[in-house]
Amino acid sequence: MQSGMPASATSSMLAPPAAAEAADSPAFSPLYQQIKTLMTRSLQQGEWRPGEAIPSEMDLAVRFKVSQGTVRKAIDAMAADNLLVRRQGKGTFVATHAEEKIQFRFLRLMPDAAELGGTTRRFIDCQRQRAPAELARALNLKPSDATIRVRRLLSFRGAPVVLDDIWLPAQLFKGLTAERLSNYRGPMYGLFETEFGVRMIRAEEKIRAVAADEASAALLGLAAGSPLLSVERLSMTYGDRPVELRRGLYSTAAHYYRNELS
Amino acid sequence: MQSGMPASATSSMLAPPAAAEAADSPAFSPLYQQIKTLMTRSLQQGEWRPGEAIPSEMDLAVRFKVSQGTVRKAIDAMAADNLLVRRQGKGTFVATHAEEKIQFRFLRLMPDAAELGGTTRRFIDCQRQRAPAELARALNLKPSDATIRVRRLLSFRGAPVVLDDIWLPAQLFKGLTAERLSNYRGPMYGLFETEFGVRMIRAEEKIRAVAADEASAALLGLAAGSPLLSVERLSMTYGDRPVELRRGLYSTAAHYYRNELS
DNA sequence: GAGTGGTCTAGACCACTGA
DNA sequence: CAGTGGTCTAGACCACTCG
Repeated sequence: MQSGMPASATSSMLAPPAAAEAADSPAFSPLYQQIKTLMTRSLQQGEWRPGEAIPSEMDLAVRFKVSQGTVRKAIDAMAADNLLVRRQGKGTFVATHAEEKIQFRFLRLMPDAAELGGTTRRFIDCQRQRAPAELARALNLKPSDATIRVRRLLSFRGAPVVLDDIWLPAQLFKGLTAERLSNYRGPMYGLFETEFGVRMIRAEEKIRAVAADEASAALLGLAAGSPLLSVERLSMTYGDRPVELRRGLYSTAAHYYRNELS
Repeated sequence: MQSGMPASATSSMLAPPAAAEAADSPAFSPLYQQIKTLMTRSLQQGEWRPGEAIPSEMDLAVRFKVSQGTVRKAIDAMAADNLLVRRQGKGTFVATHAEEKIQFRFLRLMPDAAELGGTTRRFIDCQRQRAPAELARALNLKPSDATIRVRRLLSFRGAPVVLDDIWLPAQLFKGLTAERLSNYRGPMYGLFETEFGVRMIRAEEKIRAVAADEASAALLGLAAGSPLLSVERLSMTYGDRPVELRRGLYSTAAHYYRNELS
């Protein structure tokens, strides 16, 4: 990270940015990109913990031996990825799910009318089980690996709206029980972060319309066969490593899934 | 936009950035933000047209009497908004729907398996009608204003998958007919752009699960009552002005709506 | 080789926060 | 007030595209 030869520091300290490139590709990586990689590693290794402030731009510039502007560009990129949060006059902080005002960063369901009551969660089930083949593939597990399956019901204003089935690698979530889930105040991903050190960065959802089966309909207080939104979510932690598969059934009688296109 | 007093150019040439602020708010707006507003106006007024290159950063810096870095920051922001597209070594271009390789910028439906055949469109209907109250509200029209209603069916590999109902303000789309829609090659928003000068910038979607009614089911080749994705889209042009309301019914038997969370 | 966007630096000053 | 992030400048050099 020596200055003086600014843009020519080509992958000296850095693995090629993404998928292995063709052999003839120079794989040029700008300095700020390398800084970003190093800083992401600091996040991943817990040097800076969720909610805490990271060192100031000046300090980081000294540490990495680059100009403040270059650090700034790295931080900008990480803030755009929702890894960091900048607050003018205060500092730059590690993003966290634990203190999010809006628990709706990942749950995109909105009420048709203004909501009055609050959210209640009921954990129906929390079991260990071997990973079925399809699940093992999605989470990059061996078929012999154990998983934890959580089933829960979310209600708004007392009315059940979301039925979630959640699968987690048991190895990462040792000791997760329905009781711990119930006792925790705040979003589930906040618990994952503080108790298990697993931070969700990004997720992909596949959305379909399905007919409610008997059991799901009963839990959601609907007639069997009612149309439901099926939301299959694969959540990734650092390095795009998948660590959660979730299948939600959303009742969209009084709510809708909100999405923004641009 | 005088240099020498860089960050103190407080709303001298610029209306307050968003909703009118409380009277005591200074409404400070940085230079690059003002440049962005001016450049957006140039886009809106057609000085730079979709697909064309805009002037180089240096030229713009001279024109606006700021440094290249400030212009760069304005362009960066506009590229993040998908208004412009940067191409290293070539220039910066006005984004366009007309030449998009991926027609799937706004249609987020993906096939479960690799798709073999192509997309076919069938325009079922294209009629003028008065705006119903709810529609008038959504599109900011007077109840007496005329609208055009287009109904079309999208098929992949010959199988019908998407049934769209599209409402447009007649005033903006004078002379739009089913025939013109049918004859146009490429995405619908490309036609809107080249033929009517209406560019879609952004959209909001509300997604629900519904049961297919008789008519929709017949068109989609499904049994009445089959679960369908209902996707209600409000599309905005420059200045966040709503100019299209669309309601799509998606058959999700062999496709899913893809979304990315971060 | 000329022209474009992309990166990096160094230094100045501004806006915001909190002690 | 000191310390933080935010803006702006000026200048250098690099990577890419195309004639």
